[in-house]
Amino acid sequence: MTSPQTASPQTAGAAPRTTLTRARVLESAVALADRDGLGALTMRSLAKELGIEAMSLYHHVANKEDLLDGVVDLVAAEIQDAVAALEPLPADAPPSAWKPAMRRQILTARSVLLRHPWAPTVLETRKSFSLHVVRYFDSLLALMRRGGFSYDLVHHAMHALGSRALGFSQELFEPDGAAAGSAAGGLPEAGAEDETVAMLEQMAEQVPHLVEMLAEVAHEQPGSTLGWCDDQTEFEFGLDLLLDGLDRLAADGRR
Amino acid sequence: MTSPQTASPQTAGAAPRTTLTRARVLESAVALADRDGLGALTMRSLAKELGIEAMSLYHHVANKEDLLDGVVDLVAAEIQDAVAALEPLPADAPPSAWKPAMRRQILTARSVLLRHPWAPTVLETRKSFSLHVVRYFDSLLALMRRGGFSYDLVHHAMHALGSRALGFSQELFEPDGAAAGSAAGGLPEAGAEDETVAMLEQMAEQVPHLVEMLAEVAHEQPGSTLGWCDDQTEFEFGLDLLLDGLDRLAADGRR
DNA sequence: ACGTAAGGCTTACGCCGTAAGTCTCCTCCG
DNA sequence: CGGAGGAGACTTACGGCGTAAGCCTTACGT
Repeated sequence: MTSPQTASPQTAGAAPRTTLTRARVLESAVALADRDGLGALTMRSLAKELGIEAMSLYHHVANKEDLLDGVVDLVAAEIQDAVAALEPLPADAPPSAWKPAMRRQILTARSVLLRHPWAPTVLETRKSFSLHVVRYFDSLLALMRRGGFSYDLVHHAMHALGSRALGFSQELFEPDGAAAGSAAGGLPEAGAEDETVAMLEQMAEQVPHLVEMLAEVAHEQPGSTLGWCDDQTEFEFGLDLLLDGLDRLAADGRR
Repeated sequence: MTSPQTASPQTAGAAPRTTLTRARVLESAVALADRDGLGALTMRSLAKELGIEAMSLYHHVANKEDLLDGVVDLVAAEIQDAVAALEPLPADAPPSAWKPAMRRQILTARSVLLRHPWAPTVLETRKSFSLHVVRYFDSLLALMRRGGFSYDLVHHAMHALGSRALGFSQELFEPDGAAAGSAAGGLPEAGAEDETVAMLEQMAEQVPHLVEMLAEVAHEQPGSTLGWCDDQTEFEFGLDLLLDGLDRLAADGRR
């Protein structure tokens, strides 16, 4: 793997070291977190794991946030691989096939996350989604579209499922914080959100359904550019979905 | 509020300072987190807020974890107060009244949490629930029981609602981590879990439904003392509840 | 009146992330 | 083939964190 094979005996002539790449750093970080927990993942301990000094890591990651971004992306890629290995829906499947297919994808994602129990926590703290995560979401949207969902319903559905869609049960879309913070505003504000928009548009072909949904949902709500949805409405939608379902089960019991 | 009213002029004769109590420390911590965010809540900054030195805080809280425990408890108490202010269910309400009543409680809890956006994050990291949180849960259980739920269904329901029951959308019961860790075991193991059991039994009269539910659910699952439930089963239960509900909505659209 | 302990303060330690600077090769170009 | 340049390691150091350990004052109970 070294560029030429002159392994550079160095002073003492230790192993070639394979020169260390960002990929190797991220893989080590995942392994370390898997083994010793998220708390054990520090720049110093990761460096020790790799046999280098802490500061050397900064040649491959910008800072710790970037490291965590990369680590999440790696796990998301693992999920995507697992999902891609499933049999695809046959082209002539009926609309109702969306449900078992989606169930399978979500449980597959979950099986991967069970190997990285710390990942949800990290995922939650990211400011923007990794490409792999977004693509995975897009595949779920595609399934719902085939089930005959309007984009509006798809949108509510993603909120209701929340992070369950990724195989665990924490909320990905920020719980309340940021939305509450910018609730007063409403217009562009030219901040990091614009970058998000630009990024999304740029990967339009990679995540067609997502982009289309955003376009549709965005312009039917007057005040919101990407703020982006009414958290209260979404919360109540998901809540009612659950309460209604539970009530049905309870009513069966009462009968 | 000082024991006698001799306000102790001290050396320079500043304000009486009301002597500082655990309650005042916790209230300040909540205020600080509300104002500057969770990241700004450090022992040093909290001390500065109170006009004392960091180490002095340790006379009122055991350590930072204990501080956070207390802060969560304070927020939970605020939720309980808000819920208690709602009109109680009339004694002759029909079973079906559980649903709107529960909805109201949950949305009330949410309205409190919107004032403390950092609280869910902290709540999630607690090792055990505060008394106020547990009592709030018990009140939800009580409503479901009046709706004719079996304890088994109540149990599934709490998992499915997850932290939505507290007004936000993150999972309270640990996502996967601890359960996966002790999956191999199964029997008592005489660790912190025993303390939890003892504590729960001790407050049996404060949270009757919860205790009863635990008793019932526990002995019908062979391998688990308080490990405590099959996460996979609960995950699938909640997932199916949502998928079924969504499918119903989508089918309406298709029609 | 005095012992005592509650509740402040000071100092110091070992972690953390990371800014800044240095040294040592490898690679590429003339 | 020789020297420039840069990539990628290392060293040192800083400020912030939680908190262990110890000191000093003050107020209260006896």
